[in-house]
Amino acid sequence: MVELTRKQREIEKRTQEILRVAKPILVREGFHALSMDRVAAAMEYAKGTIYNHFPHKEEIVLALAIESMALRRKLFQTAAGWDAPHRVRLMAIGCACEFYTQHCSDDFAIEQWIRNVNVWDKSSTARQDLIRRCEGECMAIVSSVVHAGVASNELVLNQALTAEEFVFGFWAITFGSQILTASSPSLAAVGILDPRRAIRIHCCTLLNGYRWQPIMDTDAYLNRAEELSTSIQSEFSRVRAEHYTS
Amino acid sequence: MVELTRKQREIEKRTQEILRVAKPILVREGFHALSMDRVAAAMEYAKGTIYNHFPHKEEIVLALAIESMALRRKLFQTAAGWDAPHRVRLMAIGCACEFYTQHCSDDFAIEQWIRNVNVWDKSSTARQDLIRRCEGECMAIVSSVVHAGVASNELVLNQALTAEEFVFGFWAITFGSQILTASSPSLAAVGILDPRRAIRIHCCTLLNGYRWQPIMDTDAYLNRAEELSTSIQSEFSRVRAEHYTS
DNA sequence: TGAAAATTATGACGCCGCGTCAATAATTGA
DNA sequence: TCAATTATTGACGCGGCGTCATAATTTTCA
Repeated sequence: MVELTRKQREIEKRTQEILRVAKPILVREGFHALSMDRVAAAMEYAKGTIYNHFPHKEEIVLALAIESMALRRKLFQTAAGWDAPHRVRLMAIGCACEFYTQHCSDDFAIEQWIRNVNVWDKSSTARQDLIRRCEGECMAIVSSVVHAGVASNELVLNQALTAEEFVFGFWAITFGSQILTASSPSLAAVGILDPRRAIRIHCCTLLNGYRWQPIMDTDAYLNRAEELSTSIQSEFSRVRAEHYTS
Repeated sequence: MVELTRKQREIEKRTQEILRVAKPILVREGFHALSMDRVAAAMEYAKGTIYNHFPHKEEIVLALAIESMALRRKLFQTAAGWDAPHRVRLMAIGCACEFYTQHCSDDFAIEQWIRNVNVWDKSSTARQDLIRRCEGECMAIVSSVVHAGVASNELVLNQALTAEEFVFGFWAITFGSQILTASSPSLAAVGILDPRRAIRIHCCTLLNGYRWQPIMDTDAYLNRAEELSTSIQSEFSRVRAEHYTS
């Protein structure tokens, strides 16, 4: 029984090794470069052994995405736990998104791969469910902040929008801007020099538009965001470091 | 010389045929299913002939994306030409995005393929430039509406944002929500039942937040959007039909 | 018009990655 | 100790990529 457990642990450990080997290949050279033969060669195992762990490379990508999304969730939790007015806690989650995209850029890139239909459809429902769960948990963290804002009367949501639909707007604008920034050919050429600043301003306007207290003018918001971003950064870095060493 | 022209036209025509054959394969079965052998077989030409037209399949995808973006641009132009207050013209462009995503879903899907790093990086700079140009033109159409709004004093942009950065916010939220709607596992499960409606409300709030006249409350905006969407639809359909028959 | 030159079409070829599976090795249990 | 179970291996068949020598067609020009 002890021996069995040891063996099982070895196998589990190797699964992790596979992911460690695969991640830089996927991120730096793309999906096409990630081949089972190459992973096997890099680990000095036979290809068949790799197939004992993952039925195809798409499943490796999903497994990596699950890890990446777990890191995102931890950052969201850290941000949501910040001691500040609820509106500022939402801003902190925005900072978490910025941190994730900038300082966990490999994970950000991996998250995008699972939006590829081929990768998604080929994968097991078990891992798909894990992804969905993680996405739901991230959403729940943000929603809880909105609910807290409503509960404390800092935000009034009329019946037009649920808290989740409210969150969806910020999700869309943040996600959309980050994808465009990462993949749109030459934003600068069409006159968008500082997309992050522009999106911060839009989020401020949107929050003010919903009258989420305290109302802030653009300059106050940008200053607060910058200050917040700086002060919360070390927390994020710690969470990130812990995530990578576990 | 006449003969030469005839031959050249035949070749050009065949390039189009290749795109016609490739499009449904790419859209319905994905990038992996699009193989040069298959295109050649479907057209009853030898593979080498296909390679005379496109150096690899990535270039076919980019060529398809150029066509798709041209359709988007035409829809934007149609919307921007709508006879209405500038704020409503911007809404009309939003309707164009919705129409494109819903009723030109193949083209919408193709546009996303070029965000794939492998596809983009492998393609010729000539086609990349065409894409960039088309994206710039779309941006210019939307910007022109914003500039018109500013010129007519319906919108006041303080120095915090340029017109392009203003547009970027709507681009991000619209694009982001459409990508999430198309690719995010089970939005409904996390409580977002009608993403389009939610995003319309957010856009309304954002426009109101910037005080773009005429200010509309949520219900008025939703009604106006619905009405606009219906009345402009036949124009969009006409543009779409023309695009496909040319 | 007819033959040489230029252009275009063909598909077999070498290479690579996928996923399989029969054979082999290692581990377990009694 | 040895049979049963489990894990590992890598050769194999398949299919797609992109090439290129060869064949077919078209153009040029005398």
